[in-house]
Amino acid sequence: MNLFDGKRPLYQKLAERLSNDIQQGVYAVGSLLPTEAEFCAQFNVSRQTVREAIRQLTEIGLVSRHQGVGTRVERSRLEEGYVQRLGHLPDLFQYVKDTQRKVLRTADVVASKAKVPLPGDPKLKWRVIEGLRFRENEQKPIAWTEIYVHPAYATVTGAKDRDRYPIYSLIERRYGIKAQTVQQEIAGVAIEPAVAGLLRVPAGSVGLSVQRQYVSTNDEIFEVTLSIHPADRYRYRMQLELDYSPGRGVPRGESDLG
Amino acid sequence: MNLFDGKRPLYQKLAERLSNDIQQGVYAVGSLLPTEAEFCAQFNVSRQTVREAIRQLTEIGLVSRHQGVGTRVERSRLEEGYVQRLGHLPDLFQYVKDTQRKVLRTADVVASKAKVPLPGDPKLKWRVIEGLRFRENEQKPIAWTEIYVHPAYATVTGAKDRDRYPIYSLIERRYGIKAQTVQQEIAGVAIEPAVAGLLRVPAGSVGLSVQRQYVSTNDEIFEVTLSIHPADRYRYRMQLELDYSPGRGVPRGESDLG
DNA sequence: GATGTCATGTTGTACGAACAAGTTCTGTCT
DNA sequence: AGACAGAACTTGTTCGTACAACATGACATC
Repeated sequence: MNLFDGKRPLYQKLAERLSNDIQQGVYAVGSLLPTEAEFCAQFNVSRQTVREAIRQLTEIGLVSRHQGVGTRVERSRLEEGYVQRLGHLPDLFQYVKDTQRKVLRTADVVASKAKVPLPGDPKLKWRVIEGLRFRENEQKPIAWTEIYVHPAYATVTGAKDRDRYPIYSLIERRYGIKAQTVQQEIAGVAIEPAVAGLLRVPAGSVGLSVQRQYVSTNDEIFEVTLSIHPADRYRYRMQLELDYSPGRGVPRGESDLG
Repeated sequence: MNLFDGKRPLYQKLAERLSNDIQQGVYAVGSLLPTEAEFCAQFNVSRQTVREAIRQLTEIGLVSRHQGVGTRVERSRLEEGYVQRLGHLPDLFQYVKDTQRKVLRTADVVASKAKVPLPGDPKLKWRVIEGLRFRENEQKPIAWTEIYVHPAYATVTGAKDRDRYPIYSLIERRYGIKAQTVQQEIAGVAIEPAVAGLLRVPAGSVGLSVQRQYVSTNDEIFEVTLSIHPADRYRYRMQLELDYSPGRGVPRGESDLG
C-alpha cells in the first residue's frame, strides 16, 4: 500500500484510507480498529503519524478512543446537514435592534385563558406583558406581542430595565436560567379584530404568527411568546448553510396542522 | 509560572493559560502570539506540548496559524449562540416524507413572469414544475408548489425518477452542484383565486408562503421554490439549541417588510 | 462461583531530533 | 526606488524514545 504521492501529508492520506475502509465495512461499526502498533507495522509509518490520522477521525466523529481499550468505530459515514446559526437570541427577533417597544398592559393570566398554549397546571397564573413593536420613526406597528412569564420568574417583569432587555435575558441574569432550547412555530393567521385594531389593519387581514417557547436546561418552559405581524410589514427570513458537524443529534423540524 | 498540578496534562493547562491571556488582552486580537520556540523557553515545556496547546486554541477558533508567519489571535473570546440543525434538505420540507406529490404542469417561464423573483437575466427561461402535495390518504392538498430550475440544469426535470427525489438532489447527482446555502423566506399571504381553487380553499383565505433559493458553492442560484400552504393545514416548526460552536461566521436572519 | 492480584496490552502524555515548506527580511544589483 | 536572490525565521511533518494511565485477561485464593 503506497501512501506517498508527495502532495499531502501521510497522516491525511492515512486518515482518508481508514475513513474509506470504515465506510466500506472493512471495520464494522462498533468494532475495534487495529491497534496503533498494528497500523504502524501495516503501513510502515510512525506512531505519531497513526495517532494524528486517527485523531482526525475522532474529530469528525467516525471513531472514539479509550485508553486501554482501543479505537472503536462509531459510525460508518459522515452525515452532512444544514444548519442555521444565530449569534444570540435577539437575532431570533429579527427586528429587535431597530425597533421600539411599547408596553400596553402587564397582568396575570390563568394559563387556560392564554392566547397560546401554556404548559403545566391550567389554573396557574402566568405574568403576561402585552405590547407593540414599531420601527424607528414609523407610526404603524410591525408586531403585536404577548410575553408570558412563568410565575416563578415573574418578578423580572417589574425590573427597572424591563423594557431595555429581553425578558429571557433578565430571567437568566436574575435566576441563572438559560434557554437551552427555543421552540418556534410560524403560521399564517387572520388577525382578530382586537389585535387588528392595535396593529391598524382591517380585522381579518393576513398576518404571520410566531410562537416561541423558551426551554431551560431542565426541560422547563419558563417563557412563551406570541407575536402577530401584519403580512405586509414583516416576513421571516432565514439562511441555512451546509455543514459537516460531527455526530450530534439532528433535531427534526416538524410540521403540525394544528 | 507553575503549570504542574498533577491532575491535568500540561498542554491543557497551557491552552487554558493562553486562552486566559488572550481573553484578558495580553495578546491583542489581530496580533501574533509569541513563537513556539518562545513559549517553549517561557514555560519550559517541549515544542510538542506547545503545539498541542495551540492546536486546541485553533480548534475553538481563538487563533489561526500560518507556516512562516506565526499564530494570530482571531478573537478574544468564545461566543455561544443558537443553532438549528437539519439532517438533510428534505427535513426542510417538513412534510415530504409522509406526503405525495402530484405534478400539474411542467413549462418554461420567462424569469420576469415568474411568481417569485428569479436572479439574473429577466428574459431567461426557467423550467417550472407546478404541483400539489397531499398527505397520505387525504383529499385536500397541504401545499401548492412551484419549483423553478435554472435552464442550465433543466434536463433533470425530464428524468425518470423526477417525482421520487427532490429536484436539487437530481441536480446534485447529475451536475455535481450542491446547495451550499438555502435562503428561505416565510410570510403570511392571502391565497389568490387560481391557487386557492387548486388547494380547495376560498379565494383570499389565509396561507403561509415559503420561498426558497438554493445557492451553490459558486454563489449561483440554481433552484427557487415557492410553496403556498393553507394556514389551517400547515405550520412551520423549528427548534433551536444552544451551542458553543467555534468561531464560524454567524449569519443573521433578517427581516424584510417586503 | 466470586473476588483479588498481577501481568499484559492499549492508548495518552511529554520529551527530543531532523527536515520540509512557506513567509519575511536583508543585501545586492540595476 | 524597484527587482531579485538568498538567508533567516516560523510553522508543518515525520521520526523516535520513554513513561503514565487505564482496561482486560489470566491466575490464585476463598
